[in-house]
Amino acid sequence: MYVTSPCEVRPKLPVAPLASSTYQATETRLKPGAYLYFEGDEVEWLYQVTSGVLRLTRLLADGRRQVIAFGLPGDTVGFPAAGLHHTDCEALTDVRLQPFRRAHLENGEGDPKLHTALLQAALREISAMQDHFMMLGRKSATEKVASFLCVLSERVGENLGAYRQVKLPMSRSDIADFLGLTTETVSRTLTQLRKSQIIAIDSIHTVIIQRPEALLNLAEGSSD
Amino acid sequence: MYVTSPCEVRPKLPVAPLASSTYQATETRLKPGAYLYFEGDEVEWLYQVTSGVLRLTRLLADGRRQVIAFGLPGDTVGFPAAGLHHTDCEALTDVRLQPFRRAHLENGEGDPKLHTALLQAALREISAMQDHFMMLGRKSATEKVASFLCVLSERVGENLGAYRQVKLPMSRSDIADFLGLTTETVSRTLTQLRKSQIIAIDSIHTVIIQRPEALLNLAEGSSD
DNA sequence: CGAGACTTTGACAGATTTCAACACGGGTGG
DNA sequence: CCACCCGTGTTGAAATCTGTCAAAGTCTCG
Repeated sequence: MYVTSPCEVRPKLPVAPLASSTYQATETRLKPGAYLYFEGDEVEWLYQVTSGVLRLTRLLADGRRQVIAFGLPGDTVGFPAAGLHHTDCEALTDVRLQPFRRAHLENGEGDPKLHTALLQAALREISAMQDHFMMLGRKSATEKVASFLCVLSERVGENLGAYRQVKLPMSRSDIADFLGLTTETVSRTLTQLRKSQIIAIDSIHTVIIQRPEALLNLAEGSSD
Repeated sequence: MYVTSPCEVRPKLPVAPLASSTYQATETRLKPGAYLYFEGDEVEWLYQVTSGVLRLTRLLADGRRQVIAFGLPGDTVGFPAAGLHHTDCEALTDVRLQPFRRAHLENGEGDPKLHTALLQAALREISAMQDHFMMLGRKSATEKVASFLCVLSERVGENLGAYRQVKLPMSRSDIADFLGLTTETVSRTLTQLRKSQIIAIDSIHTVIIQRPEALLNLAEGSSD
């Protein structure tokens, strides 16, 4: 998951499997805190998230960290570059995954449908990452946090009466490292959204969106 | 071109054509200021840059701009998402391009070698963009500008006696919009590098790197 | 040569980070 | 069962970096 412009949120599809399960290996499961792979590992499998949330991170020599992406249901993770993984990947919740052999992406032999589906997933990834550049490079802290909540709401939010409830399985510092902020700024921004009655913070890891249109406005930078 | 960690600069290859010219359409040429495609255009061709520099940009509704990437010799641009271009692409210099039909990427029929080469280019793109996230999200202005110069030096620098000369065909605001800064900050940072004798500014569009190791240190955040 | 765009520089403002203290909450062990 | 503890999150104050606004300088192109 990347932070893409809310305006181009695509129609919500049910999590579309890349291919019928006939051809695939059996489902993989992970417990919270378990790593799926590490940076530098040889890529043998790609994975489509069936349920749960993954966190993809990359480290700088001096310890600075960037959360590259969160893997939400429907996302595909593990694209190789030069045959290797270029991020660490950890489960934040119980996660179910559908593995696909790397070979299905890199040489379509055997299953052209699956090959195409994986390729299209890679191309979607490129486009989504381009959106995310815009966010990292040009948005304010408030816009970033609001955008983040909007995307999460779209992707994994649940209706709760008139409102929408979003679970945040990641820590504040995960969010900060994803958005290019500090934990303090993320915390302050959430507080501010709460005080504006745009969201309510039900528990540390549960946010209720009370005024989605206001949140969307903030995400798009319509001033205050 | 993205700003990738200097430490993982790969061995310098001569600009490798993706495939022998036998199969391809003839070379395309662009003049400075000419657009190769616009956001929203249907993708018919991908292009590998043979010589010159392209600029890929995306606009936010309120006019804020992000330069997504610069297309340097060897780079491949124009990857489709849902069949469409997701950036504008303009030539900054005289540019020569090798076009490849989109179909060669999306269904390898006809030329499996080329299909694989384009796919690998897309996968490299994903990895390089992940590096760029780190840069946008976690680096200071000085680190960004220094990293930018390092990568340009690697990719398109020329030896000039003991030093290395880098042409900057893009404007300061292009650099700013690429790095997530303002033109003023880019300008100030370059001035500061000049005053530290790390670079010399030969002309607005030509920088001479006098102390590459110092520049690399700055890029990696070794304090000062 | 002149006009306009781009770049540089300066002063100032403001957003975000930094540093520090405190609050909260879940888990453990007594 | 309760108290304690430690990691995580929140809040505050000060510092700093970068952005903003304004003006002067420079280059390019007609």
